[in-house]
Amino acid sequence: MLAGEGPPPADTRGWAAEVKWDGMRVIVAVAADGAVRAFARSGADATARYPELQSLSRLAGVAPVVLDAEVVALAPGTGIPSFERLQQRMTLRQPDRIRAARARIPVTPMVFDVLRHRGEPVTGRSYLERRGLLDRLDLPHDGSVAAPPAWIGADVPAAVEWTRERGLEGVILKRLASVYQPGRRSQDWVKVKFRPTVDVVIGGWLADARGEPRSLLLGKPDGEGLRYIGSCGSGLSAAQRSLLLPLLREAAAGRSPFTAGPPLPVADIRWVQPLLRGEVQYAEVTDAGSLRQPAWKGLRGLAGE
DNA sequence: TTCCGACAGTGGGGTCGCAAT
DNA sequence: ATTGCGACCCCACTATCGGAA
Repeated sequence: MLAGEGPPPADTRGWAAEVKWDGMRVIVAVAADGAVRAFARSGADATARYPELQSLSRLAGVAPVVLDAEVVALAPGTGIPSFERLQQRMTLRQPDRIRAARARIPVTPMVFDVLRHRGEPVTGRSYLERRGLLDRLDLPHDGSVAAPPAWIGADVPAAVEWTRERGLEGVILKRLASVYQPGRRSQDWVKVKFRPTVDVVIGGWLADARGEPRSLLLGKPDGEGLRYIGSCGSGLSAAQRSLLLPLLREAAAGRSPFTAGPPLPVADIRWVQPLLRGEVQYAEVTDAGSLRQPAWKGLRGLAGE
């Protein structure tokens, strides 16, 4: 089940709030013999990637049991998930490397729903009932997994503030009376994200087959130079592309305006003078200094204005 | 008739593994 | 030994189409 997106409901009675964890979604199945298997959203078997999940074999007493969870890698000392750290764990398949990496980068499965319990599907039961089932599970207490709290009803607004202040990615609001709809995106779950925006300067662009901008190379003024902070193609509608094209052509330049930053794309870049300002929304800044999940929000004028 | 949900296709950062160099 | 590229991971967003309201 996936969440829809939108403003939080005005009246949060009848709703619950949970932290939106930035990680990898997994469905975990525990069999009666204690065997634990995990599956990614694509359906791919993710069991070998996360040995931490094996501690869930202690749920064999209520097996077959199926859980919904988000695997996260917490940045040390903060309690904030770091997607970059998680990526370093995702594709480590060899057993020896898993063991080595596990010591370096622990991950925590955040269990937030129960889909099957004692072999019986419980997706048709309400969120509140399933949450009760989850709270009564005999989860390990060694820190290998966690079932983060849910705020109910009147506590929802405070939960939103608490989550925002801590720098977490957002919250998921869930209708207390809703059932679990596997594979569906439903408005019974509403995702509220706290995404920052940044003012950027366009320093170049990549053309699509028709010669219109496919993506923009973005920079941020940095001392006396322009620091490259990544490319952005998401959010460029047909209207935005045709609006940008003449401006980009007019600002065409012979060489790169960028003076610092992570590596530029290798494909043929069309440079422009750093004149056009815009606004971009993003998830976070990577260690290399690039924007993750950048989305174009529109032109904001000319540089220097 | 209009609107919504599902789907496919575009774009991003990043990692890994493999083939070509 | 180094590179380039595709396959995976996460995802945002646009455009399209068919069916429900």
